[in-house]
Amino acid sequence: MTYAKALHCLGDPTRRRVFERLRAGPQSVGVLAKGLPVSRPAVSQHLRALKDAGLVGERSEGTRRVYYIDPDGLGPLRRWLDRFWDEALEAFKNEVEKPQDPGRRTNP
Amino acid sequence: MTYAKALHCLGDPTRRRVFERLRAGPQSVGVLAKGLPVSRPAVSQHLRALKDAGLVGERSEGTRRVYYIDPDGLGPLRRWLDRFWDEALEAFKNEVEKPQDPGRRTNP
DNA sequence: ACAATCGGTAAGTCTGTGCTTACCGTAAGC
DNA sequence: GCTTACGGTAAGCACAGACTTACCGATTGT
Repeated sequence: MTYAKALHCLGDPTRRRVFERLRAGPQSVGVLAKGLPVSRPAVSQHLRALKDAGLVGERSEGTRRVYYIDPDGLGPLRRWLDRFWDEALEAFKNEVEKPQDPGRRTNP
Repeated sequence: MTYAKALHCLGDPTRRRVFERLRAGPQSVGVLAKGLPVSRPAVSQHLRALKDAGLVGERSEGTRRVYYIDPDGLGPLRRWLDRFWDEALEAFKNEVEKPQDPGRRTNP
């Protein structure tokens, strides 16, 4: 069920930008916020959400906090997507392969 | 950029339930709504959003409209995720492989 | 033609939440 | 010990958007 949190998190544009920015490598909150059109507290709150979703990790370096992408964080979402993809394709294939179900009534 | 729409769409729990329900196969709006805790117009609106995001398709069967999962709809999201996954892993690896950058100053 | 079903749309409400300012704790440098 | 930088948290505001009811058009069957 943890993929739901990930989806909800990445659904927000700003939060997604924060996340994508971290792709370049670990960064502190201040640096992160300076490159975004929102205030530092906003970024801080987004980072908290991302952390709750397991998408990012955090470590202290002196007075600053460095956030980084958790390499396992996207795992659940990826697996969900893959399973969904497969099942949807199969359902789609089945749908095409039974063009005329004998018992079916379109317009009785 | 179309992955953004998909993420935003699937970020909403109800919309995700609608989408997941379609995984079983094409269904009409009424049937779809009967299995959910929200009204039919709500489902209709969610379906519209899903359609705008390219996640579902729609066809008319007499007076009812049957919605189905667009097998290509998740493509962009999947590709984005895969690329992201790879880049994040690489960045993570690079980070581990340079434990002591000579020019780096942690505490000057 | 009429009645009934299905479903999209409009209008309005209300909760969730993204953002800001202000404040405070903590760690580092003088 | 004092000052400064960094960043998390609280309180409050404002807007997006999820949901409902009411209405209407379209299609089907008698």
